[in-house]
Order: sequence, then structure tokens, then C-alpha cells
Amino acid sequence: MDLVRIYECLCDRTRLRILHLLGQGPLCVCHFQEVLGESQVKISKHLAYLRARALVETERHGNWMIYSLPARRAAELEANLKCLQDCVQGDPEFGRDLEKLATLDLECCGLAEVLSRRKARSA
Amino acid sequence: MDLVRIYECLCDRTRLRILHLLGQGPLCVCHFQEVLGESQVKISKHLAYLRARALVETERHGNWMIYSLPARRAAELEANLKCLQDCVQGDPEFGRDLEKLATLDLECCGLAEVLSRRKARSA
DNA sequence: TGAATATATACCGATACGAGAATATAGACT
DNA sequence: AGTCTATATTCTCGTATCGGTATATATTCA
Repeated sequence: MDLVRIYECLCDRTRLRILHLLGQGPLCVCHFQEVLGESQVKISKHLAYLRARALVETERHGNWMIYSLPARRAAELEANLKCLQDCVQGDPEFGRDLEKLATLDLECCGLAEVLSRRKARSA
Repeated sequence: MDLVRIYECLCDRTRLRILHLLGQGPLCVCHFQEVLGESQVKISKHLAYLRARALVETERHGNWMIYSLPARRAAELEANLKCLQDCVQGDPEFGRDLEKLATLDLECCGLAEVLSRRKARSA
């Protein structure tokens, strides 16, 4: 996995916020829109950017697209995701994102079903 | 220190190689040219880029410019420099850079004198 | 003073990015 | 079939980046 490609993904604040949220677990597009308060297009394009560089994976569930961090991650990616989570500690905006995420109904898109199916597959 | 600014510095391979080398200690421009085998302009511009974002510091010594990592570093910078050094382990190009650096005469620009003056100042 | 050396800057062209507006697609439901 | 909802893509514009060529600056040395 190319280090430079990873860093390219990290040099936009919206993408950092997305990756930070994904540290909590899989989410669908509407969650990002809601938490970050950004337009659908903007979110969707940043997700496409991350996906094209394999920093996130997707799974369709009906109308919804579930995004998650890759199940298996190259060492460089793992290290940088960890570093990101550390660096972001104490930044109020990232903190608020987590708080806002906690208030959301994650089940709007049937997340639980996707996760249980996923668990079954990997077993 | 803005995280995004840091990541912007990290998304070019030449700059990664420069920062990696600086992990060994202060160096002057001619060392980078020699080790990386890149043109003077290219090196100089990447160093200017890093300097503008405070990822490196400079000190003039006669005709030479000595570049080093900042003496005092924000936590985010420190964490990412550490992460970079880890991620780069095992990449042959970065390894060769270190080997090549070891063969150079670092004293071409009077580095030792600068370092001893610097130590005296901080004491 | 002038010449030589080390480094920096200005300018140019090609390419990529970021954001918004408009439009397209895919799946669910009737 | 058509409609609705969630998400993706296309187009366009302004701006940043990267690399090269040419030129400028700063310092030393004679």
C-alpha cells in the first residue's frame, strides 16, 4: 500500500472527520451528512475518493451504502489510522462529531442486520 | 499546529525522503541533492514547502543552509514523524537513502561547527 | 571591487483538487 | 410500468501542486 496515497487521503479535513467517525464502526452516507452537516455531494465525493484509494470499503444494503474501514489493513494504514485517532484527541470539532454521532439513530439504514450478516460470513 | 497542513507535507515522496533523512540529524541542501539524486531546484522547492509549514527549521552557515526538524515539535507533528519512520521501515528506497547518507562527507558544509554552536546556545 | 559557490525565487505548462449545480443510477415499493 | 429515496457521477470554475528552465540572492574569497 502506497504511503503517499494514504497521506493524500488525509489532507482534507472532511475526510479526516469521516475516517475518525469510521473508527467507531461502519456507517452509511446519511450518517455522515447528518453528523458533519455537509452536503450530500460533498460527502459522497469524499467517500468515493477514499474508496478509490482503498481506505474504506462499501457494502450495499437496499437503498443504503454502508461504509467501513477495511477489514484487513496494511500496516501503514493501520499505523496512520491509529495516529490520526491520537492526534485528533482534544480537537473540539472531532469531539463534537462523536457526540453528535451518539445521538443518531444508526438503524435508519438497517445497520444491525448488515453487521450480523457480516459476522456470520466471517465465522 | 494544523493536522491537514502536516499531511499535505507528507503527500509527496521526495518530501517523505527528506523528512526521513532529517530523522538522522541536521543536513544541508547539498546532502539531499546527493542522496536523493534530484535536481537542486526540486530539492530547494520541497524544502521551502516544508519550511513554510514549519516542518523544518533552517540555519545559515556561510554559503550553506542547514535544515533540521524543529527543536520543539507539536504533539501531532511528533506523532506523525514517528509514524513515518515506522512505516518506512522495509521500503528499499528509504533504506538505500540511509546507506547513501552514511557514505557522505557531512562536513562539506561545516555541520559539526553549527551543531556545537547550537549545543552551546541551548546549554 | 568582481568572481565563484550554494541556495532561492519567478515563471510556465500540465495536472489534480475542492466545491457547487445539475443530472444520473440503483434499488424498494405500489 | 412509474415513483420515491439514497447515493453517485458529470460538468465547470477557481486554485494548488509539481516539475522544469531561467534567473536572482547571499555569502565567501581574491
